[in-house]
This record gives sequence, structure tokens and C-alpha cells, in this order.
Amino acid sequence: MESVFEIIAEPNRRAILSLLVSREHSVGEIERQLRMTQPTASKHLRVLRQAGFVESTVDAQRRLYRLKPEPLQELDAWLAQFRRFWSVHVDALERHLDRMDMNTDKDQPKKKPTRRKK
Amino acid sequence: MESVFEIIAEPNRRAILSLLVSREHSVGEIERQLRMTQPTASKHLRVLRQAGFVESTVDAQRRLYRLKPEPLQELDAWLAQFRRFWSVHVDALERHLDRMDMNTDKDQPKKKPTRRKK
DNA sequence: TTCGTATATGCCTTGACATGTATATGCCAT
DNA sequence: ATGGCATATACATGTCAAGGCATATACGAA
Repeated sequence: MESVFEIIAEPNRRAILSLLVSREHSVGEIERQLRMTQPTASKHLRVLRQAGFVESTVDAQRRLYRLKPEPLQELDAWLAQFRRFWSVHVDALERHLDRMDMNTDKDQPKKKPTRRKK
Repeated sequence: MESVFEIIAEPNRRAILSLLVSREHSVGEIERQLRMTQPTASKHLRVLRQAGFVESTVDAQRRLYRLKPEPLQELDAWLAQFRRFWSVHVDALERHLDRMDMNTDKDQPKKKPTRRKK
């Protein structure tokens, strides 16, 4: 579990990241929003924290978790090598994007779809 | 193993994708270049093919594999929601910095968006 | 046909990881 | 201090994927 790729391979962890993109959340808010048990939420947050995807601050008995951009930027950097390749295939790509209703995945937790404009 | 995230979680598969970004390769070239056994290469290529990352054409007894952009573009689309976060974050930081030194005129140079530390 | 090459697949073992239950730790209020 | 809430962790369990090895399939050449 060292690479950022393995971290985001888990759907619940991606859901947590998507949830935190708007604002910071406590563990309880996360577990309720995403309908996971408390230990599950804590464990995934631990993984995300150790990988640098999130950080937490203490607020009384709660921990507030918020997003950190660096690991996701690392992912973005890996993707960069393929962008030049895409430009060669824009036509096919455009057709695909028109077909694709770009949401996160088909995971159960609440998701706020990021609509895509043409 | 449905999601693109799980597909690229495997280091050998990422290596294959990076290899194919330049040009198409046969299975034999891939296994030699990346030092994996032939069944391992074939199995990873099968996963990549079924997920739409690569496609193959037949050349005599060989199969030539080449990259397809769509799944990687899907990954890029997922990342988009966080790029907005980076921008907002940097903007907020800049506003904060602007507020902190409101003594002089406010023509600050643009900041690089890739740095942030706690 | 038979042989040799290139690639795919089936079986099996191993190990990693996600989850549930239970319990521990930490913090506030009384 | 005691109780209650919020979060973290330990342990046991089930699942699943990756790799090794053997074998199957496909194709070309002779």
C-alpha cells in the first residue's frame, strides 16, 4: 500500500476524498454521509492520512479531516505522459466523452456528480 | 476489478501503459522489456484489454498491443474535481496573503499552483 | 503432416486487504 | 472521579488478485 494508486483503488476512500473536496468533515459526518461503520471510516482515514491525502485537527472529542492536494497532484503528474497521446486521438475521445456520463463510479455511498459540460 | 482505479493499481500494468505510450509492442517485447514472465504479461494485457486500456491486432503469431485513451481520460475526469480544489485553495491562500499585507498596493505576481505546506 | 514459435489460459498457492466485532483511548460535562 | 460521546485500534475472518507452473491454442514454415 505504498503507491497513491493503491490508495485510491478503494471506492470508500475515493468517496471520502470526494466528500472532503468541498470542506472539512468530522469522522462522524463522514461515516453518516457515506454509510460506513465507524471503524471502517477511521481505518480508511488512517490510510489516507498516512499517505498524505488528508490531514486532521482536533476539535474537542472530534477530529476534523481535510484534503491535502499533493498526492493527487502526483497522480496528475503520472497522467501527464498520456496527455500528448490523447491529443492525437481527440476525435475518438470526444465521441467517448459524449457517451460517458462522467461520475465517480458506481459506488453506493452518496455522491455528488460533477456534471460535465460539452 | 471493475474500476479503472483498480486496474492501474498494479505496478506492472502501469509499466505496460507507460511502455505503450510511445508505440505499439508485441507481447514478447513487453515481457522482455519489463522483465516479466510471458504468462504474467499476457494476463496483465488481458486485464488491460478487457478494461479498454489497450487493444490488440494480430500480426502472424504475434499480437501487437497499443494504447487506447478512453479509460485514462476517465481517470483524468475524476481528477478534475480536485483540480478545482487546488485552484480554490491557492486562491484562498492568495487572498489570505493579500489581506495580511494590505499596506502596499496589491499587484502581487502570480503564484505557482503546485506548492502548499502545512 | 510435423515442428517451432508466440501467445493465451487453467490450476494452485500465497499473501494482502477490507470488514465486523469488540475493546481501548481520549475528551467533555457533571 | 464517573459517565458518556467520539475516535482509534486489535483480532479474527473471508475474499480476491498476482504469480508460478503447466498446458492449450494458433499460426507459419518445412
